[in-house]
Amino acid sequence: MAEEKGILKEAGGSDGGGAKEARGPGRRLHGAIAHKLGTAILSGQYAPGDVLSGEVAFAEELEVSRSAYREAIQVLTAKGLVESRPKAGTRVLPRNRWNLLDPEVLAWAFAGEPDVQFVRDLFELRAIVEPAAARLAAKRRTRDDIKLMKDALAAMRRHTLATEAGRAADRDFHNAILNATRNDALQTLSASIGAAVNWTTQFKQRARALPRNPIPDHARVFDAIAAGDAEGAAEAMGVLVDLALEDTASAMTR
Amino acid sequence: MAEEKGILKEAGGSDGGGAKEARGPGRRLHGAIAHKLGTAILSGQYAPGDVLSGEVAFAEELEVSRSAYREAIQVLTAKGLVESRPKAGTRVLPRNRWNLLDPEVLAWAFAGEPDVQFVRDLFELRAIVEPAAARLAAKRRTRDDIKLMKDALAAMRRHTLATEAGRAADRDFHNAILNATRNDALQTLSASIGAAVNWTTQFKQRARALPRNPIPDHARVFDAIAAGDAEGAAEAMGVLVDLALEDTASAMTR
DNA sequence: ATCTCCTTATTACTCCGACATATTACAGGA
DNA sequence: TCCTGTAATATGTCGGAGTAATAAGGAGAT
Repeated sequence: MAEEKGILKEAGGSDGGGAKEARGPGRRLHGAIAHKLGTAILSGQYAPGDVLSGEVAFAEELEVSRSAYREAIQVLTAKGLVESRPKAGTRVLPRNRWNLLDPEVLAWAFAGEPDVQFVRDLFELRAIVEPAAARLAAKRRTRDDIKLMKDALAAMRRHTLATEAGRAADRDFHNAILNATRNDALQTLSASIGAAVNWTTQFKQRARALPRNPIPDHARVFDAIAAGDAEGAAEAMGVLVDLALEDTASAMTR
Repeated sequence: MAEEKGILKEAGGSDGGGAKEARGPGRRLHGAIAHKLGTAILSGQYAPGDVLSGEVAFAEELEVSRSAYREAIQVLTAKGLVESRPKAGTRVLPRNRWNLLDPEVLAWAFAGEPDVQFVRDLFELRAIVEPAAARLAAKRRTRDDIKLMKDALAAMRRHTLATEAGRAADRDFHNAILNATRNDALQTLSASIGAAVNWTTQFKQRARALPRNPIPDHARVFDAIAAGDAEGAAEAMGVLVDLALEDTASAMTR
């Protein structure tokens, strides 16, 4: 308890260039606090119903000002993780109040060891949304959409999923499809699902070098969408998600 | 510009009990500011790329402290609506960065006259997610789930959708289905979709008294889920969403 | 004339200390 | 036992001061 301090700010102090804490440029202090608390909550370190220490006490423990701490709490509140009330304190909300599809919350969930069941839930959502999105994309895609998908696919071929560039291309591909639906709500999901795909892909790579060549699956989806074959696109995407789930599941249970 | 002030706090000042502003008990000041700015952004009053006035200026204009204003900005930042950087100021992000499925953002979107296209997008999402959810619910529902649905259905029969109690029962029914899927990601969508259903239902009621008796549709879905008929549940839910879209569309275009 | 590097001004960021407000918890009385 | 009023406490709000980061503009070199 008493030695939990100094995580956010310089711990040692005199080492010249080693500022490798959670605070880079572009990462504000309150963002770092929110990240710390967010991962702590998502990892189960604070359970729903738990009451956090008072503002003054907690801010002092973290060695930050009350303002910075409060702003971090506002972020968590905005994402449905906690709720603050005068006199009652700040308590962690039940899990069904959490905005699990918020990209940042998703990142926090995957910061530690991710819950297997939750990964399955995300794939179930992908299996529902992405085939339907592919169906719509096949109907509504423009020439520009097709070009974006083609470029992303080519980039996936060049790099592999083992590289960050390859994963970025993978995300671009899925994003291009969801954007082609011309549906803002689906595009919002795109960011969340894209993040999930990214994390799970990393896990796949962590386990074994290259579980399966993902290009053919993606190419089938692309061909169907480019051809305007709605049902074919939906089916191909369904296969793609199923295979991805299979690979990820085998990578996580070993 | 100069006369935009005094909206958040007491305007007159001497009226004894008339505090009917956007600040009830349980609604903090920074929440009210976030609401005000959020609705302004969602309604297009601030376009993506616009830069807000500086902290000091804007806080002064709103007649609130900088702390409260900053905490409100953190909320908007957490929902992807704005981004703040030193020297550059706080600017509204492009629409594809907005967390449109965040319940609060959704509420802001429906605070004014909602965009017709966006409502169509939401129904398209419902048409994708809810039938699939009904399919899963039919497979996984427990006796408790069935009881919750049955109770909600009964409540819908007693009250009508014209009453708040009736709409709450409608939400409970859909929530019960999504909870029965035992999928946390889908349950998170539940909150968003539930909110959307709520707002659109209000619009339906606004137009004509009772466009259609919704009970038979809901009852069909319930029967199929209770019987464990996955495909039947999916199909019945598809019909329900289609009819709801039809009613809402005709109510909005008149 | 174009580009690079550096200086500078502006803006958000962080901190501090004080007071106001809301809500829980407890004590007292019916 | 239940209700009512009171007091304690944690969050909420405020104002100001100082720091750090960054975009813009200017000096210098190519």
